Order: sequence, then C-alpha cells, then structure tokens
Amino acid sequence: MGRQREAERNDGVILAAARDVFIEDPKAPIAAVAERAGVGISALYRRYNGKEALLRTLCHDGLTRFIAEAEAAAALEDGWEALTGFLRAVVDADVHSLTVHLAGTFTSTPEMIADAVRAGGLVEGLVERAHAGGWLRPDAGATDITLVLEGCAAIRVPDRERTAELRRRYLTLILDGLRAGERGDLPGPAPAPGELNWRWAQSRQPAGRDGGA
Amino acid sequence: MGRQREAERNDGVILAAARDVFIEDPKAPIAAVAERAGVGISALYRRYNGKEALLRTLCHDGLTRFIAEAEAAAALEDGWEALTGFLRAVVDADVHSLTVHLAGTFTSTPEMIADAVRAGGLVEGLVERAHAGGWLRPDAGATDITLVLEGCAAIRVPDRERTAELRRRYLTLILDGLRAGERGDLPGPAPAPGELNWRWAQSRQPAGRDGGA
DNA sequence: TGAGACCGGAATGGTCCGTTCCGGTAAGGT
DNA sequence: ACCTTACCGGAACGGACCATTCCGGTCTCA
Repeated sequence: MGRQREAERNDGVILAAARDVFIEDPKAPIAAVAERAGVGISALYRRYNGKEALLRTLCHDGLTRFIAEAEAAAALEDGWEALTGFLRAVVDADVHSLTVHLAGTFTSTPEMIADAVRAGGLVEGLVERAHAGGWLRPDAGATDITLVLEGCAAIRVPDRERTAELRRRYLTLILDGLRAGERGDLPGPAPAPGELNWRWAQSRQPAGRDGGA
Repeated sequence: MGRQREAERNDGVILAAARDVFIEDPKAPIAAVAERAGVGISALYRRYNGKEALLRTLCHDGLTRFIAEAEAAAALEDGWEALTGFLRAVVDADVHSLTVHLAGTFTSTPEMIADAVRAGGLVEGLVERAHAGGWLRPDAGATDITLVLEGCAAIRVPDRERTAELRRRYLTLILDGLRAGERGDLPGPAPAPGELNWRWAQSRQPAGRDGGA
C-alpha cells in the first residue's frame, strides 16, 4: 500500500507547509504552499475545497492549540507562572499569526467563533488568577493580553530561529512591565472585549480597502 | 491665479492623502491615494514619476520627522523624559509605519540610508543618556528601541483615534518594563545593528516571496 | 491486467494595478 | 475676445498575479 501511504504522509506535509507559508505571509498564493510541500497543486485541491478551506483549517488548528496551551497553563500551581508560561508558549508557537492574522481572509464558521470566545474566557481566567495573587498590575486587564501578543507577533526578522529569540526577549520586556509594583497608571481604558475582534467579522472579500493591515 | 493656487493646494492634499492611505496599507494602489485626495490620477503623475517616487518621498519625510523628534528630545534636560517623550512622539505620529514598513517597497536612495544611519545614532545617544542616568535597565540597548516601535506599530484597530490611544497604553506598559529595577536579565542578545534593517536592503521587486511580511 | 485513487503541472479565466493617453477647462497674457 | 498652455479627471491599455480546473500519467491492488 505505497500509494495510500504516500497520500497519508502528504496530509501532514501539506498542512505543515501551509502553516509555514501562511505564517510568513497570510496572503501567499496557494502555489507557494504546494511548492514548499514538494507536491503538485492537485494534491492540495484533492484535500481542500479551495484556499478558504485550507485557511480555515489552519486558523482553527491555531485556535485549538491556543486553547490547549491555556488549559495546560491553567493547571499550574503558581498563578504568575501560569500566565507567563502560557504567553511564552503561545508566542513561541506563533499561534497569533495563525489565528488573528488569518482571520478576515475567510468567513469564519460559527464553531470557530465559539472557540474564540472560549479562548477568551480561558485567558480571562488566567488573568484573574494573576490578579488575585497580586502578581499582575491592577490596571492591566485580560484584553491587554491580546495587545501583547499582537506586539510580539510583529517582531520578525528573516531568520526564523532568531525571530523566536527576539520575541522571547521582547515578551520578557513587557512582562516585566506587567508585574505589580510602584508604577503609575496606564493611559486610556483597556481594550473593550469586542474592540480587538474586528478581524473575525464576517467579511467575504480577501482583503478590501476597509480592513486595515 | 486660481489654477496655480489649486495646484499648489493639491501638492499638500495629495501628500496628506498618500500618507493616510499608505500608513493604513503599504501596498495600497495609487488610485486609492487619488480617490482619498479627491483628485484624478493625472494630478498624481504630474508630481511624481511613479509610485516608487511617491513612496520614497513619504518614507523620507517620515525619516526626517523621526530625526526631528529625536533632536528635539535630545535637547531636554531629563534623560528619561527625553527617551520616553521621543518614543511617545514617534508612536503618536505613526512614523514607524511610514519608514520601516514602507522600506522594502522601493529601492532606497543613498541619502535615505545615510539619514537612517543618522537616526540610529540619535537614538543611540538618547539610550546612552538614559543609561548614564541609571533610568534604563542595563540589559536593554538602543536596538531594542526598534523592537518597541515595531510592536507599537502593530497595534491597530479600525478607528484611528482609538488606535493611537491603545498604542499609548501599550507603550506605557513596555516603558514600565524598561525602567531600571530588581528584575531578571533579558533572554537572548539584543538585536544586532544590522539585524533589523533588512527591509532597507536594495530590493527591486515590490513584494517577493523572499521578503517576509 | 485493468480500474481507479492519486498526482504533477500546464492551461484557463478573471482580477487588480501601474501607467499612459485623450479630451476638457480655465488662467493669464495679448 | 482669443489663443496658449499648465493642469486635470478618468477611461483605456498592458502586464502581472493567482485561484481553480483539467489533462495526461503512474502506481497499487484486486
């Protein structure tokens, strides 16, 4: 059963290639994925209806990973370790590029929206614990976490490993700022819950002049 | 002299529109600029050779602004105020989107490169003063500033004013992390001087599979 | 050995965009 | 009044890019 074996292996290869390619550039052409995977375009279209289906799968996988990390972190004893460990894991896996940056390039399913809500709840839990233990500065909220992730995801240099390292450095910088202490108040209100979700909105067009970057 | 007056006024209108449009999306089409400015496409091509020329001008303007802010900050007494005030001004004006994000979409002139170097030197000066006064954590270097700016520029919501506010909030978060204190060391080495400049490299093609996002 | 699952990659059709080009319009001199 | 001419608006052109389809081919297994 060589043929079936090959097909099965391709499943994984294609998904991995797609992840790499679309993390690097959310608007990359399908052909780039095929090339990176070392397969033809047909192999792609045999598995996915079209580009949107692939993107959706990728995004949903990222969301699942996000939730898994949050749950794993929630199991930790120390509340501060839980929050920071979670952030480090998410930043390391570049989950943010897979979820937020891909959202808006396709119409998200209700299921994904539900998962996104669930993810938000988990983060809120982590933040609450960090607050309860007095680890987290009081004026930082759960929604601020998204800002942090967005910032980290923006750090990017051509080399992938170095990028990860710089992100860890940067995250540490911010985390130190998040610690409770003698500092002044943050300016402006924290992001409102819906305020950062605009990319998840039901948009049909791939990019559009209205969407922003 | 109505005609000349109109042309003169258009100079400014076009530049402002271009700034708005390209800050929002560095890959926006020329037509979008014309539309936003409320002029025809000819009015654009009369003033600029082509898209690249416009982009170059915009980017150079941003660089100039960056340098001006750095010099203004350098004149301040307090070393910490100088650095943070500079950062706040640059983030507020969204200069980063105008320079770094536009670089790479055109071939930069030697003059711009020179200015970029000069800008780097000014930042270095600000950081040195902050270090000398003991304000800045010792393991944070001048090149880390670029990371901060990159992170701030990544914060974006549909509403422009709210975006600015969120960025100020986020910057404050990081700045608190940058303050000297009892915290642990940062992981990984600081970005090397050339490491963050890859966007300024002599690239001819508009985007390319090699460039990253 | 032949049916069919699977695949590579060329061909197709459509969209998007930078740039050019073709009338118009009115300012300013004569 | 009347050209000349700087300036404009916007349609038209040509090329690049890309998602998707389609057409042989190959390999397996019954």
